[in-house]
Amino acid sequence: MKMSIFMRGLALRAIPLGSKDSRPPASQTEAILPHPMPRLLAEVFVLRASPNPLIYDLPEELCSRVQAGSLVQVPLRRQRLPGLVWRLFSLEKKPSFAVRPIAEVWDERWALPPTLLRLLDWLSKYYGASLGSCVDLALPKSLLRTTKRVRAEENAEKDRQTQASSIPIPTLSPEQEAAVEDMWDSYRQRRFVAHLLHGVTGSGKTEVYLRVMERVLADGREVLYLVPELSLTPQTLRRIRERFAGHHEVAVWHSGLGEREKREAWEAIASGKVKIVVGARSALFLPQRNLRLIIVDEEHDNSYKQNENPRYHGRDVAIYRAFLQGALCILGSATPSLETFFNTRQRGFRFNSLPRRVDRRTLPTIYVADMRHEMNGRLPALFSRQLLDRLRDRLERKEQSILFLNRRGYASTYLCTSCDYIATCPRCSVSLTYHRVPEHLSCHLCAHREPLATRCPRCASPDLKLLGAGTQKAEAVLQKIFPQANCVRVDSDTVSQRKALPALLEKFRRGEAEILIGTQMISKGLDFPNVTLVGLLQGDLSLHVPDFRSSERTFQLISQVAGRAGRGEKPGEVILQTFLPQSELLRWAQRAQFEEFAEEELQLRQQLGYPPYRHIIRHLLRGKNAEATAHQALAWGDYLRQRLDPSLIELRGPASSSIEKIHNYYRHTLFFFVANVSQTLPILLQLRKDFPWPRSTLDFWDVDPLDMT
DNA sequence: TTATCAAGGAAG
DNA sequence: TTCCTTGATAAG
Repeated sequence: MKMSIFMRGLALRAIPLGSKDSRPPASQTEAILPHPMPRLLAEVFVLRASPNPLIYDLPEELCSRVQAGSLVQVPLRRQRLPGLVWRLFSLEKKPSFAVRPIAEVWDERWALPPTLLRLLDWLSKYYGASLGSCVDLALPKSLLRTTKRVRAEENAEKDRQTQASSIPIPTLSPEQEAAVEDMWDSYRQRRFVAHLLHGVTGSGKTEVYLRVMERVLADGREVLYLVPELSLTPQTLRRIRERFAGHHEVAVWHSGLGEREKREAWEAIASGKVKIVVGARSALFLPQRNLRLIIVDEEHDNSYKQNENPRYHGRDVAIYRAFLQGALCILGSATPSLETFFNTRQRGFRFNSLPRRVDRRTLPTIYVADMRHEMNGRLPALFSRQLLDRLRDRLERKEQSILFLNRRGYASTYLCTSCDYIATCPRCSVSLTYHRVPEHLSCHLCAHREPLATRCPRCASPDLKLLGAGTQKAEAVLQKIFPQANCVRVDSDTVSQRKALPALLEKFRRGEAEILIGTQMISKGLDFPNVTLVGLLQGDLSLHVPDFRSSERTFQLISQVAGRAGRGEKPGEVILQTFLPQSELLRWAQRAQFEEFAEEELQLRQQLGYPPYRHIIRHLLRGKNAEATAHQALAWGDYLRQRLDPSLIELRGPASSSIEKIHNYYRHTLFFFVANVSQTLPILLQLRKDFPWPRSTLDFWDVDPLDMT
């Protein structure tokens, strides 16, 4: 690290990031400077190998070809490995260790653009991740392979073949028109501006993006269009390819691409040949130099958060990248995150609203079904009368229905009625889920599976019962009631293989099934015109999760799932089944009153000092030994309390995590509530360094966590 | 990335 | 006690 050189007491002159070396020619140097000659050195990240930069000598003959961002080959031990030059600097004295020279320029065609380097620098600081792990994000593995390029022209060919849209370019509603113009005004200021595009489901947000894209492309600049997950890229891609066919090539970027596809896309983007990128969050680190528009579609979606180091949030990184590029950033959603909504109130983000669906289509009518009185014999029913009546009606009218239940498997709990024993995972502190076909109990957190016991393992009673219905049971019950109906079930059990999801959805689209039943997976982005009924079997399920965001998530889920109904000519209906029919939250969702909901929820967050009013930094400790881990967590907490300024950093915890054990690791969490992350995280990281830490306790930091378990 | 090292647990 | 596994650290 830089600091280690300072500590060794060596004089050092930094050359700013991205600037080309300006060492004078050798003859001049000798004339002016006293001996010893200053050496030009480079901080180099060896890809996927060094969390911190290593120092290499920059040989005279490479000077003109190497700058910050250059891709080089460096010797490491007995190997030669690819690396990225982070910065150049000169040093009067010899360092205390042997410095080896950069071997050669690995690929002279590209260097990472300066704004991308600055983005990585910020990422590392904000999320407390090593710079090396951030640098790796920008240089995908596939680049390292030296296979020859075979068919770089293939994508271009695909674009040429795509016919210009025949579906014609739609006329804009006045609201869409206003949004486009407002965004264009921002763009023309040629500096960073963020817009929240809040448009109800089916209101034509995509058309707004496309219009702004058109203009930005006509201005000769580049566009990045982000979607929350891989499965949503094909439809977006199709739409964009249709619109820009014959004019612009489009590159796709996500983790599902093959090695060669990645390399070709990366090179096409680095060279500036491709001006439109559609991708998942990893596309944020592509070397687009002329990037002036970033679109974050479904900006509220939690999939934007990366669940491994560096644990960044794609939406927030998009905003920062747009800031660095002086670009326009459009955040679009029917159910914006409270963070983004807050930013329209407090941080000058602009707010554009599309309150109506296009083509005079109406939002679906949402009916609340009170499940407290719906019984099936003596058991609570899974389907209300209302829902069954309407399902029957849709089957008769040959219209389609979507049923949503955010829980996979057949039953979530297997319990003994004699002694209250509940089947739990031996490795995790969660109950096992019962699955049929093949019959077994399985843990949804680890790979554990076990056969079903016929007698209680604790008291040997045969009175065992299944509770809590999942999608498998819903499907089974439905088949019993409507034997003539064709059902497609979509959850992670039925789509474990790569291509299973598109295949199942295609089957439904073709009308080969009348009912689609699924988990979270079907809440996103689906557009089936013949769907006129949506049923949320347990509309309040997510409300019971002990998390301060559970209201927000429930509102989002209900609105998004409901939005799948009535997207065609025929209006849609939604049956929202709940045990909490009087809840105000459901009423807002019922009336699509996002702003009313958001205002109320923000007030609550403010009172409690929760995000977006403060940031949360989460520190999770885990270890295989329960006592040792708990002890470490407590000692660490005590140590912190003696040293932290509570007005700057409010510490809550340590405490056992809400799921105490996962995969045989016992887990403890500390939460830090802070006003400013970049001011406080370094303090915490330094304290962590100073505190003795046994090898047996692992830990990680999560800034702005979404997952609190 | 590979080479090396130390800690902690298991086997004897 | 030794052996082995696991994870951390360093390399320039």
